[in-house]
Amino acid sequence: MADQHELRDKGLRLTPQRELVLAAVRELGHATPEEVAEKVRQTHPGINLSTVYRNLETLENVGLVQHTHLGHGGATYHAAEELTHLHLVCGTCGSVGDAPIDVAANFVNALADDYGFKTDVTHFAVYGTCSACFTAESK
Amino acid sequence: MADQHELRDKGLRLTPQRELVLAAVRELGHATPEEVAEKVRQTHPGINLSTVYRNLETLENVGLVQHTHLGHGGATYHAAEELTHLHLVCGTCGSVGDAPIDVAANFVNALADDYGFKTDVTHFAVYGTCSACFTAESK
DNA sequence: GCCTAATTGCGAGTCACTTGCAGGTGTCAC
DNA sequence: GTGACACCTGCAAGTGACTCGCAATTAGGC
Ligand SMILES: [Mn+2]
Ligand SMILES: [Mn+2]
Ligand SMILES: [Zn+2]
Ligand SMILES: [Zn+2]
Repeated sequence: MADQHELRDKGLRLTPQRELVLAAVRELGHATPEEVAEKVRQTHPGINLSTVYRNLETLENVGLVQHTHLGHGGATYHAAEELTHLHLVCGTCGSVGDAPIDVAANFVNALADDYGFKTDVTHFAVYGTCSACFTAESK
Repeated sequence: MADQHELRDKGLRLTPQRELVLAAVRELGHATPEEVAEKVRQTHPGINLSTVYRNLETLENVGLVQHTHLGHGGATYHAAEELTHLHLVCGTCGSVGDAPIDVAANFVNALADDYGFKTDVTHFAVYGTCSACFTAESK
């Protein structure tokens, strides 16, 4: 019969650190490795930052988490389940808004049809100017 | 009468380093700060990397250059004039393809209409899987 | 239980910038 | 022209965000 635990099912060893990293990503929604470490330290104070980085990578390799780029650097991690929205990042005020992936459906199809390119619209944020900043600047 | 030089027109001092950085960005099309520095050193060997970074920032502030993110980190710079295409980055093989901005027109309009968000499709690359890698992986 | 390979913690290292500062240089006012 | 001064540059040191090597620890199969 199957392994009874999602990590073991993926062929990974079940360590407290690994479970806690995965749990933290799920609770936080979006988080930098630093934020994940901070969260994990609430219950496991000794965890090392490099362990967090390594586990995020491992969990990403088996498809349990993914990373996204919301800003000009770094990455944020989220559970693989919630690939539900794309991010609208405002370059002026830095705000991050959400939009359903459907708004990109035409775009994604066009790239598939014209270039055979299979687009993941969630990996990079969508960059631009939010409505608030746009109305402000055109005053 | 007007200043006769684009840098002075923007209110910037005209230094050899600054001119060379701008010229390098224009010649290179897309380039990392490191690549810009390398190019500039061909005619001005002594230029310091921090001078390149500072000038790229200055030139971006006055709108003569812009930066884009093609990969998971770092930025590449290009002349502001050539906002002509978007980049299709393959997460599997790392290749960077081009596509005209028009393919995103519907997407951009949808975001504008539904969210008042003014999208710059060129700031972040479009991430996904290129046709070569996609056919390979589904073999 | 025991063995082995995977994993962790720790310290050091790297990479890509960023900053402080002292000396140099465009610009503008005379 | 010449001088004053703010702006720039080069250099060296400093950061932030990872990344790596290694010895000690531990999970999981037997
Ligand atoms: Mn950017
Ligand atoms: Mn990425
Ligand atoms: Zn905004
Ligand atoms: Zn590819």
